[in-house]
Amino acid sequence: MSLDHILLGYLQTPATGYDLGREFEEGARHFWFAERSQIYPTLRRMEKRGWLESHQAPSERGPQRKVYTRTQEGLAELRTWLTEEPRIGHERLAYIAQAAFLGSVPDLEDAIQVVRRMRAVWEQKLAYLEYAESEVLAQAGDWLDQPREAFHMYSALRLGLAQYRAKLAWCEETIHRLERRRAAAGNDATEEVP
Amino acid sequence: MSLDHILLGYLQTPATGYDLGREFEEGARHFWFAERSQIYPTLRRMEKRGWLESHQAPSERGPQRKVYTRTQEGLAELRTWLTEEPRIGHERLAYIAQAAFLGSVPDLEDAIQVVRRMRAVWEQKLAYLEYAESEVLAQAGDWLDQPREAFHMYSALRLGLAQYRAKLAWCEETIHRLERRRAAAGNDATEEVP
DNA sequence: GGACACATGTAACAAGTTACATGATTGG
DNA sequence: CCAATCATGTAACTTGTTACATGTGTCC
Repeated sequence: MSLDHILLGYLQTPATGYDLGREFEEGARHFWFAERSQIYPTLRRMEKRGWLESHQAPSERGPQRKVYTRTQEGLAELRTWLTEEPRIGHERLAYIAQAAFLGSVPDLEDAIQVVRRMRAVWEQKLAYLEYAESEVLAQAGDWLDQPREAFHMYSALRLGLAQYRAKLAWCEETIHRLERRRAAAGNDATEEVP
Repeated sequence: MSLDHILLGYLQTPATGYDLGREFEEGARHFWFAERSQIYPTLRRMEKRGWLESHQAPSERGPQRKVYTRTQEGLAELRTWLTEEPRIGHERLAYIAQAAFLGSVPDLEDAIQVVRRMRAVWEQKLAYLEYAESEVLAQAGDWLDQPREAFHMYSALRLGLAQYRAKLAWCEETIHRLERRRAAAGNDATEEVP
């Protein structure tokens, strides 16, 4: 039940389901995503469990907002989740499967194209995080002095950056090796050597 | 529907649900996981769609095996899935959320301990992949000459290695910075500076 | 005889996705 | 008036998890 705990994390300051949905559309989408149609019932369930409380509040523009506040039980639950164990489980990285089975694509050029398109996607995502980092660094001079909350948020951002950079380095290496393979195959005049 | 396509990828050679389950317990668990209770009905569904065919075969040791074979339609479906688009979507990386919200853990030492435990888990996973790599390299001298299938499998393995190494580098950096923070806080005699 | 690996499944439940319904307010 | 943004939700469906049921053959 990670979504519950991610919502608890963001509810350090009170927010509505709509606000939380925006987090997943922006920064949070780099590690998690949830539709609002999942967020709204989840918040209700969490309130029933006593992790949250809610009250109505007027909106600047639009209908009434249902603002959720984290309770002491909610904070305790979050702390348990955070410290109990590393939340490393069964990740679902379909792109690794795609890379692994690219041998089933007969034309080598098509396979290279797949990796090039992966690179394009990750370059965009990296650019987003790099922009986010530049904003953080502009606001906070020496981030070692920042409050704990900001420190760990930035730390997580750096984890994201490191991972996208590792992916991009792999893309460059892989495209290069595939192109060398293509050149070798081209010299033989045949597409594949059995 | 990634599970379907991962199964199609592994069914380059015929296999049973039990065999495929073992893949997820071993190498495949680094990018995907599925229980056999999910695999068996999925294979049935895929057979109904015409992506697979099955036949009974005796087991060396145990009851009859239901061996699935990939059809031409199955292979075509896999090729479409592989080349259509990069399978980069909404990854669910709960450990990044954990890193991001560590500011909600009041004792800095507990937060450091979380990162140390992440490091321990990823070190184990990296060791597994490094062993797998050593086996691959022992069998195949220059892997550039390997058949396409083996080439891409090894390439995916390198992607996994690169990512665990990036995670571990982040752990080292983060633990180091948190320890410096702790030292600074210790000099003040107070736990947290507001 | 008992533990273990092999082998296939079902049922109930939880989590996540897709499509849709409803309605307020603002800006062009 | 229309489109966009704000705002909350429901229903049907797919995907994934947990717990259990059943039975074979091998090794100690």
